[in-house]
Amino acid sequence: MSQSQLNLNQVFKQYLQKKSVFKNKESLTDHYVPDQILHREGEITQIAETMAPSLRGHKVSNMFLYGTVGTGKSVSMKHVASELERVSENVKILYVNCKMKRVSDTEYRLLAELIRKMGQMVPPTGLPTDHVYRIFFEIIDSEKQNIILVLDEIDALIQKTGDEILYNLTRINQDMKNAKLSIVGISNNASFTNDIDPRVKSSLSEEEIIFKPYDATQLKDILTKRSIEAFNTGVLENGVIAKCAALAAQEHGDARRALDLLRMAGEIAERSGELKITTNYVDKAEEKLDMDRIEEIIKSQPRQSQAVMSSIIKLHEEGQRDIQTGDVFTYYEKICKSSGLKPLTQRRISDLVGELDMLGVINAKVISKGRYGRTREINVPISKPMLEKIKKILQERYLL
DNA sequence: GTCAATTCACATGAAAGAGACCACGGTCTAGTG
DNA sequence: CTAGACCGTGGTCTCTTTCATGTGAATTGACGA
Repeated sequence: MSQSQLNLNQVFKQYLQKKSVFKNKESLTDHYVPDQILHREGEITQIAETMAPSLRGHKVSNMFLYGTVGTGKSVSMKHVASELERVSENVKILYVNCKMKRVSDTEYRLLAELIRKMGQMVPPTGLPTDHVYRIFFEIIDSEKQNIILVLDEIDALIQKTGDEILYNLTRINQDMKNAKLSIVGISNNASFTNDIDPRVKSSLSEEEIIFKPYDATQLKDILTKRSIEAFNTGVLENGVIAKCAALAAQEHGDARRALDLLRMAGEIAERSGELKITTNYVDKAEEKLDMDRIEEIIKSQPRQSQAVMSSIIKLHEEGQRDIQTGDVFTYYEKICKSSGLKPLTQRRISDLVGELDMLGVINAKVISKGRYGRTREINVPISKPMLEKIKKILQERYLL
């Protein structure tokens, strides 16, 4: 005990003595809102112009922001929102991320979350939805105010719960006497509007703003600016930023990815006691980010899904190419038997395999083999060391 | 050799059930004055 | 008389099951050249 205590003390002491490459790591995380947002001037003015009428108490047009991940939609929106709230006191902005599991991914929970943001409480479950709806309505309409509701990742919400919520929310203005409500939807893909009611769609996208992916040069600018805040001077070797930018530009110009790479490169360098970040560390960072992501996914999967994963890995290890759903199911049943898990039906396994594919842990393509039926062809695009790590996790859970 | 019909092995959808949570209102119980 | 314990009802939410329908090309088998 005292031995390890001693060691820990040493570790902490060394850590404090060591010079850090970071000055302020915060500014490389994605919830950080920089005071100046580069290469989004056009979009920001457009948002601001759309929202400006609220200053005179007019209703703001509903708005839709499109763009792939990491193109600055949320930051831009938050930026304008906070400025607006600063200038005017009867404009209130409610920002909700609809993808947050168990917080706001259903109609009830979204409303509950909104009510919470308005400073009141509502039980997490138990009440009829329309009751919650009325509470929300009454809170909002109790004052003369202009509410702007920002629904981030709105596509996730619609996909899960249908478009009824949006319909209700867009209609709410008709019944309100004092307040006005406008909706800003933020979505990663433009195509999801296809499956919402055309009436809702037209009223919701009175104004549409499209965010294009950043190109490598723009990413470079962004990284440069943030790195000045984030790192101590002189720790970045030439070409590090360019490399992060280039890698992220390959992945549809995702600024978040670029920042993650840079931050992780810094962390790895620091942990190995370096005071200089080289491009070498960027490669390592990329690898580490991938590993972490997959590991996190596997760990957070429910047991059944883990069992399916085990089955796939086992078949993959036995050298089977083009694993089929049926194979997975057969082996899965064996795993269930040996681990005392209650086996699910094939129908369900089919869905679980699909989910694992969606998460990017495996590749499962639906193909038709003619006379020999239609199935998913499953591949495991995972590196050897990662595979070992996953196996270990699954073994700990008695699934291999 | 050609062409439509057949057939396989699941995929994909819809609906409904099970079970965990939870709020609310009513009833019962025990403690208090 | 009242605060708190204890139901029963009704609601949401997630994970599954059940039942039904869909699907795309290899294979088959009839047909004609």
